[in-house]
Formats: sequence, C-alpha cells, structure tokens
Amino acid sequence: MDYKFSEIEGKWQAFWAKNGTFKAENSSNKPKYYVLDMFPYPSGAGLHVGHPLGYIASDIFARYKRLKGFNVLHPMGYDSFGLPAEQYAIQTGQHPAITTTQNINRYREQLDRIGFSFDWSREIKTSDPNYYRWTQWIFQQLFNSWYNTNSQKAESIDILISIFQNEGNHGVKACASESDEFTASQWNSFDEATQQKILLNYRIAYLADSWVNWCPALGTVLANDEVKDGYSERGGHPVEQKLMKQWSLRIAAYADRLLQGLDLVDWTDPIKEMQRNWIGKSEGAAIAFQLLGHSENITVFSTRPDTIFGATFLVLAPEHELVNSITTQNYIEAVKAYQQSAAVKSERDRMSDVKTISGQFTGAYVQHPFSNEKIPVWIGDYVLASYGTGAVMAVPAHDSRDYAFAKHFNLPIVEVVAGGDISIASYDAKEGTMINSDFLNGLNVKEAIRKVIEKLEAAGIGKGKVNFRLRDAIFGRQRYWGEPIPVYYKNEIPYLIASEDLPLNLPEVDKFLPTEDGEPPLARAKDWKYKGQYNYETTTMPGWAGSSWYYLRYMDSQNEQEFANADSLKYWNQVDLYIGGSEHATGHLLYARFFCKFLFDLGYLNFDEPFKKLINQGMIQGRSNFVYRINGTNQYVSYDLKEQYQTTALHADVNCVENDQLNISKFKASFPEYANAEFVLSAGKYHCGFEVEKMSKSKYNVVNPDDIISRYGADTLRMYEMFLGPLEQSKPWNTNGIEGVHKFLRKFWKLYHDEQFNFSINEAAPSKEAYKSLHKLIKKVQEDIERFSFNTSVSSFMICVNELQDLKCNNRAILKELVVLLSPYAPHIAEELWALLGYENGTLSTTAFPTFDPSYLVEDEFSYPISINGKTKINLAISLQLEQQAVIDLVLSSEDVQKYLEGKTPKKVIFVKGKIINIVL
RNA sequence: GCCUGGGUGGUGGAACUGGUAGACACGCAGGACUUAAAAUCCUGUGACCCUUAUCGGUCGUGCGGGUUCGAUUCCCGCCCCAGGUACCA
Repeated sequence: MDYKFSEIEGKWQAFWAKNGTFKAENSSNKPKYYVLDMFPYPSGAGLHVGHPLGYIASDIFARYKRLKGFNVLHPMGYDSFGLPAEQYAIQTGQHPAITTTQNINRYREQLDRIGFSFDWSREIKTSDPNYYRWTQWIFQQLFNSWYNTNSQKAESIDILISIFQNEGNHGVKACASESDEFTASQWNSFDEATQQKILLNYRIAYLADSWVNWCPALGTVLANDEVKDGYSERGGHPVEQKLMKQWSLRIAAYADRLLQGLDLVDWTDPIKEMQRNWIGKSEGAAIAFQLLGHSENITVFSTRPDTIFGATFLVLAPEHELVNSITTQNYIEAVKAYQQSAAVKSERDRMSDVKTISGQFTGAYVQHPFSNEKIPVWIGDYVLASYGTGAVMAVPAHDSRDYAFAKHFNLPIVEVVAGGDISIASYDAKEGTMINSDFLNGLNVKEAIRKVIEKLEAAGIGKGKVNFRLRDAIFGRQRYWGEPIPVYYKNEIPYLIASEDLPLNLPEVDKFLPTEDGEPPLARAKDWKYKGQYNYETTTMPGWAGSSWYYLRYMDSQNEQEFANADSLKYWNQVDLYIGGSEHATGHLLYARFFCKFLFDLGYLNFDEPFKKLINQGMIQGRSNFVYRINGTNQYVSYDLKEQYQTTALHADVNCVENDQLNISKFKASFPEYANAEFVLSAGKYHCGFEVEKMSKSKYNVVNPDDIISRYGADTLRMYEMFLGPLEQSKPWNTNGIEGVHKFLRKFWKLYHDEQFNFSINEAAPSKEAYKSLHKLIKKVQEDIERFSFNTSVSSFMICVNELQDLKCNNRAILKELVVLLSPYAPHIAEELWALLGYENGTLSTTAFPTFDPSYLVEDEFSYPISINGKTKINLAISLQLEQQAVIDLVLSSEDVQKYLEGKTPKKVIFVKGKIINIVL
C-alpha cells in the first residue's frame, strides 16, 4: 500500500481515543513526569498554525518520556474567558457562552487531528462553573488572608482579628494599605462597618482606587489593547485616565519571594531576567520634604539619597494627591491644563516619549531637610503616580531625565558627585567623590548613601527603604465574560458569599454593554441579589484569574469537593516541563507563581514554585495587513496616500486581502461597522500596509492548520513545524519547504515496502553501515530531545533515511528501532508500521526507547582540515591513533602542504586532536 | 523610552564548549523515465575574479571596531526587526 496518511491518521487517532492510551493514573510504580502546555484561548478564528508549535514540542517530549518509562501527565484545556468573545457578543448579541462552546468544539476537532497524546479525561474550561467555582474559592481565600511581614507569609484574617482584639494594630507588621493606629479597646469599640473597613486595608484581596482607561462615549473602561493613540479602537472616541475603585491583589507583598524563587527554577536566563526587571527591586531612601505653608510633607523615594544636596526641585506626578491642595492661586489654571493634557496620555506614552519635555510649576515650595533652602515643586508627566511615591527629588546633575527637565525650564543644576562634566550631560554613574554636600563631602557614593540615611533616620525625616517596581494587581474588570467576584455588599461593605453558595454563576443580561450610568454589564442582571436582598459585586475577574492555577486542577479535574485532592497534588507536585510563549514572561508566569506561593502559605501545596522547568517557544508570527481610517470618519485611505491625512491604522483580516490589495466587498462584510465604509483608492485599488507581528485573532492574521493536514497529513505538519527552526525562535509562517518533509515521510514509508508498495522486511542481520547510521541517529535524537532541539532531529532523520535508502537496508533489526525513534515526532505512521511489523497495537507508546551503542561509531581516521594562518586550504585523512608530533610531521612533509609553505618554516603549528591543524607562517 | 530576544545563500535553517560557514530541506537550472503530465530518481546551485575548461584566488554570518593562531560563536559601540511594557491572551 502507498502511504495513505489520511486513512492511517484517522485510524490511530480513533484507536488512541477508544483505548485511552494516554490516560494518566494518579499513582504508579513508574516515576511521574508532568508535561504542560500553556492552554489556548479558544478564539473564533480557530486554532492557528502558531498554537501547535509548542504543543507538538511538548507532545514529542511527553511521548519520549513515556518511552523512557515515566508515568506522564499531559493534559489540555481552554482558557475560555476573555475579551474577544465578549466583543463578538456585543457585536452580534450572541451569548459568549455559546460562541465559546462552538470555538472550543472547533479547537478540539483541530487538536484531535494533529494526534496529540493528551489525557482528555482531565480537560478543563476556565469558563465552566465547575472550574470557576474554585477560582472563586481561591479569591475567597485571598480575601480571608493578610500578609504578615514578620512570618513572611499569608495568614488567616482571623489571626489578625484576634491580634487586633488583644493588642490593637501597633505591633502588626503587614503588607497593607495605610491605616491609622488603634488599640485593642478602640478596636473592640469600633462598629462592624469600621472594623470591616480596617480589615479591607489588610486583606490580600482588597478594594483600591486605580487608574483606568475611561472612554466616556462608550461608557466603559478599555483595555490598553483597545486604545490606539488616545482613541478607542472601536468607534474612535477619545479616552482618558480616570480613578476607579477596584478589586486588587497584594502581589507586591510577595515581591521578594517572587524574586528569590527565580533562583530555584530551571528557566532560561532571559525569562528570569525579565521577571527580575519587572519586579524591579531597588534600594534607597524615602525622604520627607516639608511643604512651606502647609502641614503636609511630600515623601519621595530615591535610589540616590547621596545626591540630596543636588536636589534643586521636586517633581510630582500630575495626578499626585497633593497637587490640587498645594497649587497656589496664580498657577491653578496652568496646573489644571497640564493635568488635563497628561490625563489623555497613556502611561506607556508618557514613559516612551523622552524627547518632549513638559511640566508645570505649582507655585509651592518645600524646604530642603539639610540646607533649609527653598525648593520649588513642579509637576511633570515623566513622573508616574504608580511608581514609588509618585514624587521625585530632582537631581539634575546626576539624573538624565531631571537634567533634561532642568535645562528645558532653566532650573539650577548643582553638581554633588565629582567625575562628570555637567555642562554637557548629567553624570549618572554611582562612582565618585561627594562635593558641595556639607557633611557628605569627601565620601564616595556608597559611604554617602549610608551616611545620609543615618542622618535622615536620626532626624526622623526619612529612612532607608527597599522599593519594588512591581505593583499590586488590579483584579476587577468592567466586563461580562469573566468569573463573577463572589462578593456582596451590605451597607457598602463587601462580604464574601458563603462558600456553600459557590459557584456564583454569571447572571443573564439583556446586553453585554455597560449600563447607561457606566456600571459594568453585570449591573444589568435583573433580580440578581444575594439572599434576595444584597447587591453583588458587578465587576468580574481578569483573564489571568483562571489561568493562574489551572495546572493544579488537571491533577484532579473532576473533584467536586476540593480544587484538587491533597494526594494528587502531592503525587504530581510541580510541573516538570512547561512549554509556552515568552510573551507570558511577566504576566501569566508571575501571577501563577504568586497564586502558588499563596496556596503554599495556606498549606494546600507542598511546593511554592509551580513550574520546575520552562521552555519558551518562539512565536509563529503572522503577516498582518492594515487599513487606514481617517480620524473621526468611516473613510479609509490607501496605504500610499495615507500621509495626506490624519489616520489611525487598523488591522484588516488577512482573508480579505490578497497580495496586499484589499478585497473591498469582503472587507465590508467582515464587520458591521465596515459595512458603510468609504474608501480613498489609489489607481482604483486599495493597498494595505503590512507588518510581521504575532498571529492572533485581534490582529486578524490567523492561518489555520486544517488545510495543511488535509493536504499532507498531521505527521507532516508535526515534523514541518519542528523543521521550521529552533523552538524558541520566532518566525513568520510560510509553507515553503513543507514538500521536503512530506517527501521524507514517503521515503520513510518506502523503507518498509518494496517497489510495488508491498510491505517487505528482511530478517537477516544488518550491515555495519546500517548499524552505524541507526546509532548515529539514536544518539542525535536523544540528545536533541533532551535539549529541546527538535529541528535538528528532523534533519537527522532525513540523513539517516537517505543513508538507509542508499544502503538498500530493510532489516527488521534496524527498521524496528527506527519506528520507535520516529514515533514521538510522527506517531501515526509509526503506529501503522509498528502494526505492520507485527507488534501489538498500542504497545508502541510504552515500548523502550532504543539504546545507543557507541561501538558502532568508532572511527579510526579523521579528515583534518589544514589551515594556513587560520584559513582552511586542504583536508588530509590521518589516523586518530597518531599523537600531536607524529601528525604535525606528517602534515608538514605532505606535498600539498609544502606548496603552501613556499619554503618558509612555520612559526607555530596548532593541533587540536580530531578537530583542526592550523599552520601559522 | 525601558526590559528581553533575534539578524547566516533566492528561502527556512545547520555549525552543541572559539576549530572545515552554508548540514538538511525548499526554490531554481540541467538531465533520466513518460505520448504527455504528475510522481520518482540523478547532477549542479553563496557572491565575485582568473581560466577554453580544469587548477586556483578574493570576499562573505546586519554595520564599525577589538581580543585570538583561529570569531557566526567572546568584548565594545551602532543599525534594523520582533515580544513585553501592568485591562489582548
């Protein structure tokens, strides 16, 4: 029979499903191994060719580990809450649960066609109430906990309450919001509401004011993703920054542990580095500057307290809480105007734009704590409210941003660390001798930092402080399609619903839009009240809530009593190998580590790092196309003419575009809001712009794997995706070269067949060459899999098959092992040949991986490249038995080499055995 | 802007620890088989120069420097691209 991949693949996929071949047991004599993929968000566009890249790699690894004798847990599920489904619901009125189910079914079909060895009995969906009741349960634990900085862990809020009852909060060391001090008797005399308000300052899940992208026209908060250049992507309305009370999680309490934990996990350095930088630990001092004419002072955080005598002005974030109260009469209007201009900028814009320097004097002054000089207070949008204290002491001589600000506004620059030339630029290095600095003069930077902190602490106006860039995580979203937060309000105080009332199901609503007064969609739910009388919280959890602990649920996914049974948690323990995109480096991976540490603190887990080893697959990038909307209109201008207008670039679906030319009727049909679009064409055509960026539904550049499977089969797709290049490298999708991989599988098939495609295998002993070829491959494939270099394995398979073909080898002893070697990569063809070879169906998955025998590879000669001055000239085959001097003598006396020597005597001869000989003239 | 990664033939990539740059494929060109096509197989294929051809030479891993007998690999300074930048997932 010819290689009929579609028959073979369907047959074995059905076999695996029917026989539960890959079902993992929660106990076994074999050692355990947990291989996890980052589960997908089931988008409406279906699985795209980028998703399987990591899944194929992890599947190869999982299958390899089974062959190596492990009990492998390899599950899959869906991260099924999220914005796209909600946006689709807003556009069509279709309930997101319906579209999500459709999408999941489609994903499942697509995944099944690729032949993964998932244990589907453990499948989870984060939007399933049976799953999210436990996400809600975890939220309740967060609400019921506080972070004790003495014990460095989360503890029950009941412990805190009893401390308050007995001692007040004087001795409590906690990661908490600001709280006034109170005694035990005061606490006991507080009414319920006061007590609850105080506790909210300590809870790990707490309410706080946070800045959000507010779009007045849409009456809703927008994701950064939905804001383009200060306008909403939907509709093009202006967006501003607004404070809003929202649920937050005190992840910052874990900053130090999240940092330290990185030393204990086997992740790549770049990912660890990104997390370290994200957490951003910095040591310095908090310094209070007394406001002149006010009772308050302004606290700044500085990593360079040594430069305090160079502080010539303070800069506050425009939204700093003191700005309005300290601004003097003359400056009120200017400050207001500046605040408004800052409010329309996103934080990212403010950070990236270093060229435009802007700011405004407030009219207020503070007193320098040591020199007593009058220092002006400015506001400037390069200072962010969310970092440190939202205020900096500006030391223009030794900080480049302060320097630029001072130059621009003509503020004094005082050099306090010798070593630079401040007439040209600031001198930011932490090296040099202090000058112009009173009691710090003559000290070096390090000594000065120590000394100034000592003085500040003695004077009670400052203290040494460790600051983290990591901020608490906002946990509320003004959205419908997310986990309801299991909280109700009584007298405006939040309370948890009883845990026996979980799950708190998402209520039905008439529309998936905010209410007319800008309340989140859940506020539309009719008669939705706890115990029939209390209002529920109407925000929902963010997309990352469910994904922060899903790896635990797989261990015991059907459990209705607990999020997972303790024995299962103990047995499967950490994820041994986690594969996913590096775009999750600081989001998902940090949140999941946070949840893990929290559950560990509460005693539910006996490990506090979720993912032992992490491999980041690169992205299969998409090639996106763009249309250019003229701002404030529904008109779109061709790429080549866009400079003549003020435009916003919007993604056009690549399925509406061919050769970068827009198919206008397809485009109009792609979205209701494009139905009446008008176009400014160039020579009758609409040219789209393009960019290589990640493949995602939101970028409308998705390519599906289905047609590739129909044409070439899943085994070809699997091998081709691996063949594309190193797993961790990003690359744009293209199908050049898929033919070669497919041809390889056909050749592989032919090794087991005669010219007429009859299965034909030879029982005789193989040749030495055939053994050599096989064992070269065994060594290579094993090494490659262990270091996740799957692309090089594919090449090695090709080389081996080419060699065996040349040798006309069809010996069972070789070909049996070859099937096993290939099976993790191309499991369907391998199963079929395994069956043809006469072995029992399904046993391939758990047979033993071939053992490498080095004796087949021993060489007695090596063809040495001979270099003259580092440039390779010729090759000489020389016995590997010979030692350095004998080889050199042989080489120098060789006629071919003599030609290059031109009678000269070499200055030096470099000899590296088995590698190279270099003659230096 | 900041953090992280990447840049090698026409294309995807290989070179694992500083040791023959371009393995393995795709594409292209030529050939075999075929009435023809598909499929399959064979040969060639980094650029430039010399040569009738061989033989041979020079250059070449984003750009500019450096270390080294030897650099795609290490160091310094740039350029470009991608991911993240706290409400996309």
